[in-house]
Amino acid sequence: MTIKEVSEKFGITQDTLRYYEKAGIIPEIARTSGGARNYQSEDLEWVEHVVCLRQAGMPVESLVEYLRLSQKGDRTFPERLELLQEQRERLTAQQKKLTDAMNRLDFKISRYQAAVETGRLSWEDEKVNAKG
Amino acid sequence: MTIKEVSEKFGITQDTLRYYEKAGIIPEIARTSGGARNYQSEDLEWVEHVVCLRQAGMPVESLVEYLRLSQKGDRTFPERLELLQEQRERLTAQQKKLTDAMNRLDFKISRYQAAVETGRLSWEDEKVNAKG
DNA sequence: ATACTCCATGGAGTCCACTCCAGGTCAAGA
DNA sequence: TCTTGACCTGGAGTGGACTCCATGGAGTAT
Repeated sequence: MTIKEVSEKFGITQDTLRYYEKAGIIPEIARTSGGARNYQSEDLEWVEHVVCLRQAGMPVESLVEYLRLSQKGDRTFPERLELLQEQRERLTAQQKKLTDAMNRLDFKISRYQAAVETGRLSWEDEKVNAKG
Repeated sequence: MTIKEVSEKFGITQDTLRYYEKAGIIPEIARTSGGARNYQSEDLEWVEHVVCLRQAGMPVESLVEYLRLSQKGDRTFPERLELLQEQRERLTAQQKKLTDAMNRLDFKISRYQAAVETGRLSWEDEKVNAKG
């Protein structure tokens, strides 16, 4: 598969694909006789993985070690497992922040909805007067 | 409340607080006679809000308009409501990416756990051979 | 042979969100 | 009065993650 096809398949630019490779979060891609990258299905799995985790906000740096360990062979299973569990914890933490923020927005939204309907904000009578 | 106290209360630096003010996502803070910032409880509500949303990954730019509208008075309720709903949708989208990534990690983790226990990866026999 | 498109590389540039710094003011305490 | 510590400003610097660019090679169609 060409770099163009892969970039379209995953909705990222060719530059980003080359950057991921140089950064070491996807493997070095085999080349055609002419020197063009020729992605194998195994490579696509890696691309899918990093795109997925990057979109969730996982730092590039956190993904480097995983590729490195994977290429060091089977004896790195325990380390890889630990790494994945660490990454999962990061995401769990992020998820909490996300739901906190959503709860905050929901609360404000519900008040604004009432305000827009009744023409006045429900907390205008309150002592605490932090507008917004 | 001094900038130091506020920074400690919310776990962000004083520089960040000044930056947020200059960026226009918290209001301009009143000063003491000597020129030092003197945060009021209303300001603290704003700080709490932006810290919460920033931690969830909401871009600074997306927060600017909300303060601006809030300072333009009550007739901006509908616009503010719309803005909050937009922000909520952003977070919902981000939440999906997060759960996608977590599912992916969970799947890999469960396979690695089995692998570490049994000494071999469960997908070694499979045709698809994307290691990792 | 020429044109066209795709791809390669190294390196510079961009954007975001801080973060740091120099140089100065201000208030309180020894 | 002198020192100390917190605070101020404007502006430069940083780190992460791309993104863009100039230049040049390869493959295909006319």
